[in-house]
Amino acid sequence: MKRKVTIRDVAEHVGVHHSTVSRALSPSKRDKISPAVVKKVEEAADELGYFPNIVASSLKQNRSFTVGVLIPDLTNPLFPPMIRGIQDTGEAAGYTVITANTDDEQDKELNALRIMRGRAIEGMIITTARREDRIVDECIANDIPFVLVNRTVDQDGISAVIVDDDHGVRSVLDHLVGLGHKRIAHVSGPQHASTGFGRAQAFTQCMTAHDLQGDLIEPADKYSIEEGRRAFTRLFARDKKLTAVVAANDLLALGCIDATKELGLRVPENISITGYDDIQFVDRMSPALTTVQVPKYEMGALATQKLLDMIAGDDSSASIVRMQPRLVVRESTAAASA
Amino acid sequence: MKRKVTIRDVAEHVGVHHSTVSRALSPSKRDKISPAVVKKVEEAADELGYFPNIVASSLKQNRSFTVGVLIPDLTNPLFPPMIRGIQDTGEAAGYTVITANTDDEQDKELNALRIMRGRAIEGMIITTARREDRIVDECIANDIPFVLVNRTVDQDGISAVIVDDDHGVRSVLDHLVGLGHKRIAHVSGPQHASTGFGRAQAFTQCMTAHDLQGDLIEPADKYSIEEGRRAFTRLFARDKKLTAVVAANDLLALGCIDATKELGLRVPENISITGYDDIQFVDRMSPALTTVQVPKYEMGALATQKLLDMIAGDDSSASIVRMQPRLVVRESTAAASA
DNA sequence: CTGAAAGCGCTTACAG
DNA sequence: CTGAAAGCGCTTACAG
Repeated sequence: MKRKVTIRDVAEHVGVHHSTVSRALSPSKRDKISPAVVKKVEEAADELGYFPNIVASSLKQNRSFTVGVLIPDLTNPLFPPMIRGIQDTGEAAGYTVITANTDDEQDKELNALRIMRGRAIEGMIITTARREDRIVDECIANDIPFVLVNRTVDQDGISAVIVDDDHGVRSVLDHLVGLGHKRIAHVSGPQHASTGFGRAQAFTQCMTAHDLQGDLIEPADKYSIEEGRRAFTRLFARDKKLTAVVAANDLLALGCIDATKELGLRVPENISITGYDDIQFVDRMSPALTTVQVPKYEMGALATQKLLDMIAGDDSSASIVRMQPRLVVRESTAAASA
Repeated sequence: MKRKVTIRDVAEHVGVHHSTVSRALSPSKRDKISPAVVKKVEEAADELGYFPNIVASSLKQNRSFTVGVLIPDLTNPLFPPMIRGIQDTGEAAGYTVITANTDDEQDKELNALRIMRGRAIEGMIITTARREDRIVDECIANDIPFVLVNRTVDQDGISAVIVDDDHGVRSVLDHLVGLGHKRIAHVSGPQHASTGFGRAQAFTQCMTAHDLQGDLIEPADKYSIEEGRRAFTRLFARDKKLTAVVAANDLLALGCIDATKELGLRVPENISITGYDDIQFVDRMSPALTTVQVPKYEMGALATQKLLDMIAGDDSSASIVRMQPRLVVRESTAAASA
């Protein structure tokens, strides 16, 4: 590689000290330098193709301008928009984001955190939290600022941006009950995740509020299409008369739909199915999925802003932001069959 | 945050010079230090909770164990699997990958490259190449190793992992012609991208080989659903008798399908439509898309392996790998209507 | 095998 | 407003 242009090259070119160049190029220190010099420095920097060595700057300032992100799997469509929100917000503030796929395995999570600490990340965005989470504990123990997204932990005093699942599940159930459904089941997500746990709780409560039986719940171990397929199959074996299924997320709902096809059922004619998240393209499927739309990009963006504020010391208070999701009615739900 | 333990703290604790600690902790230099000292240093490092400051190490060595990746947009479903292939391969070799979304804008590409160079990336994976590409030029000018993925440039002597579009387009046209289609149009992708250009060329050639008119081509400026919709609308205004459309990628094909619905046409009864890439969930749409399946994960993984070899100096030869795509016939194509 | 020194490219407290 | 100096935490060529 060619030798890089440094601040000293620029200084020499302009005929000032390199510290002057540093100040002229720093937005916050620029006002201490005469406009004429600033101009000359900027021109020289442009001409020479100078750009700062962030590694050197990091070392000196003891800041890395890097944040780490933990996600289960990038190819799960829930995450790309979230990551985009995180990246856009981070980059706008001069931060670089490093993301790691953990496949929901603890070993991978721990390993990723180690690597990130070696890179002196200034904070973490965590989308992989279990209700009791070792990564969260490690961050606390090591004074690493972090914000949880989508999934939160049971303990208090942490910051998170999550979805108001009571609201989301209630809107689904109001819709279904309004359509005349009574025998409604739930395919729940992993109970170690706050989403799986919270939605199942909300399901039971809302069913009870509607004076319906809220215990027809079949658990899925993972948020995946395959697990959804299996859960529906078990559900149908338990109760052939159910007319609607509330799945804990879209992937699970897609699996349920697959299972209905195998069983010769039609959606929504014989059975209504709902999802949660509104991931990309579920609006184009056959049938288009009725689901709860979650503001993925915004959650990522908001969490990152919070994290940056924490890092800057502008905000030390823990806060839980609960985003309001919105029911989107499409083709997978219809009036209950007789 | 707590003050970090440095190499000097460890040195003091053991009673040696800090350079000795550095050597004792470096796998490649360890053999120059007496085993007894190595042991004492390791114990002290453990006891004090020392882990190396990679930022300082990077600055000194001018190596970062980081590679940069340029993609247009993470929320375009073509990219998550590719990125996963890149990350998995990079991480297995101890590298961290930084990705930037450029939205296909030159300014953002240049800016991202700057930031990455500031972070001393050791190489680049580029999925955003135009046929003449400034980023590629900059990488060459600055001796930054790079590998292109999916899209390549016109010039020789670079390394890339791309798709064999002659093969892909031919398999689509053979399928369509076998179904009795004669009036076949092409919605082409951006001509500044090798994919858009190459697929359009292949289209014309294959049509000619089938003794058919290969000039019914309507260009799309971007790979997006909306552009596909517009292109199809223009196409149909030009020729109401066409019976099949080969879109340059899946997003464009989805736009075409949207347009057919607006125009009161049915797919595949009135018109057949094909995509390219086989992005997630096009198999579940209505109609399920007939498309060309591209090995996205493998392309990312292969390109990264090549890049790592180049960085290690094990492989300085430029090479173009052309992956063989595979036609997947689903519901959006059928026999030509009379 | 180990130490002492120099330096990677920046930033910033201290002078003037 | 600008300069000169010190130093962030490492690595490594040079001595011994």
